[in-house]
Amino acid sequence: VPAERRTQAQRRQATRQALMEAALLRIQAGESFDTLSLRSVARDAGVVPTAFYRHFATLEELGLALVDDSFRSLRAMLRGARESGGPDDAVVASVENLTAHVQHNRDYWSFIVRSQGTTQLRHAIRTEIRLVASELATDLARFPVLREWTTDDLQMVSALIVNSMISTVEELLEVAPGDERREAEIAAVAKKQLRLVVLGMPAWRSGS
Amino acid sequence: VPAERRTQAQRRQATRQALMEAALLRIQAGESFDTLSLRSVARDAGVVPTAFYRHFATLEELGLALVDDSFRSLRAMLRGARESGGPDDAVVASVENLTAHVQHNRDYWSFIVRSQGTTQLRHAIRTEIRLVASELATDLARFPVLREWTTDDLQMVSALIVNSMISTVEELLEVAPGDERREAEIAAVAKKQLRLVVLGMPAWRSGS
DNA sequence: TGTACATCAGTGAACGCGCGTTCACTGATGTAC
DNA sequence: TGTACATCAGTGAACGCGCGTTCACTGATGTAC
Repeated sequence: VPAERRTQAQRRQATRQALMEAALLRIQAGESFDTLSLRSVARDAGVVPTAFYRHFATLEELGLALVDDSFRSLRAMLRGARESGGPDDAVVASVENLTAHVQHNRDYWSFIVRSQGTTQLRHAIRTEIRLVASELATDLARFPVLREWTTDDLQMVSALIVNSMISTVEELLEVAPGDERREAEIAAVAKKQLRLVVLGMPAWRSGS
Repeated sequence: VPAERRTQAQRRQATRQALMEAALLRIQAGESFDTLSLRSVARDAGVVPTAFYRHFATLEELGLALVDDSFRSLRAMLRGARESGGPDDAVVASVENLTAHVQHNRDYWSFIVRSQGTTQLRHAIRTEIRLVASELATDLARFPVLREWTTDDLQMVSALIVNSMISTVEELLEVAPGDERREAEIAAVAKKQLRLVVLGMPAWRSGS
């Protein structure tokens, strides 16, 4: 067996990899990073719990190594995606690159996006958010500029707005409760982002 | 003490509330929903662990009750926010409503946005995402349409694009791996969203 | 209003379990001569 | 090439702990007469 031929350093690296992959797999399967246990990761990697400590001091440390790996892969993809002509071609190219990358790197993306919560609860929350977006779409239909838009396009722009708002909230929550200066900055950026979206609307040919 | 005067139903409701508030508090303090323990929630609510079962069968069930409450509050806010004139006034009003609501309901928003992961890990991931946005901003500066934009505005639009992309990824990850039809739909919406943003750019007066 | 009984929110002891971490260890790989 | 010793990745037993869940219980509140 070639395994016996590998150097100590190579075997060490292989175990480290196995631990990281075991963690990714569990997360990809729907578990959250927070509920991973050192013992389960070691078990999946085919190694005794104490061996874990030869590679990482804590699970958190393994998590940070995964952040490094994930974004290294992501950056490589983005670098490649930036060889297009005008901004409009770039849009098509970048979305297609992104979806392809997600297809082939579900493990990394699962980790980035859901180092997070329970499947059931997340699902409930996403459903509510979609509902909010739908209600917004209904409301938007009343504006003159949007009167001739298709339902799909109204949904599309509502989703864009709601997702942008949620990102804004995420940023607001990182601000220390009293820091009104920073809160105002974030709100200012959020307004600009929405205004930019609104500016695009008259130029949009819905149904195209 | 008026506590002795309350009916059984009122006391029951109070305990239920205390359990839900204990969970919210822990999440607001940075804990993830997934790592909450029934015993810690009961302890914080000033009640014995077994009393929990008089109100919820599982922690998950308590979580779903929190989703209900959070979005009830959120919807009330949005209803109020929709009494403005044109879409542009609405932008300003809605952002200001949102920031005020987040300020006064940090508990609910913390729950909605971070039923999720470790503080440290989330921070590492957000930092990486910001970096990606910055790189995008640098790249965008090369396009003729954007040549006269301020750095802040380039950052603003980059953040909008990157956040939108991440929402797209979240949706892609909910699709069953083989379902190419659904993946194509999501990609199509993502492209439209980006194109809409791009359409707004020529009309944008940067620095305003 | 008074009594007898039913309901039921909250109690407290007990259980078995998987966890993170410690420790002394083993035996293969690597190094010096 | 051969030997003697050092290094070090992985082992396996043991620990104390907080957990979810069970069970029989208590005693205050509510209800029927």
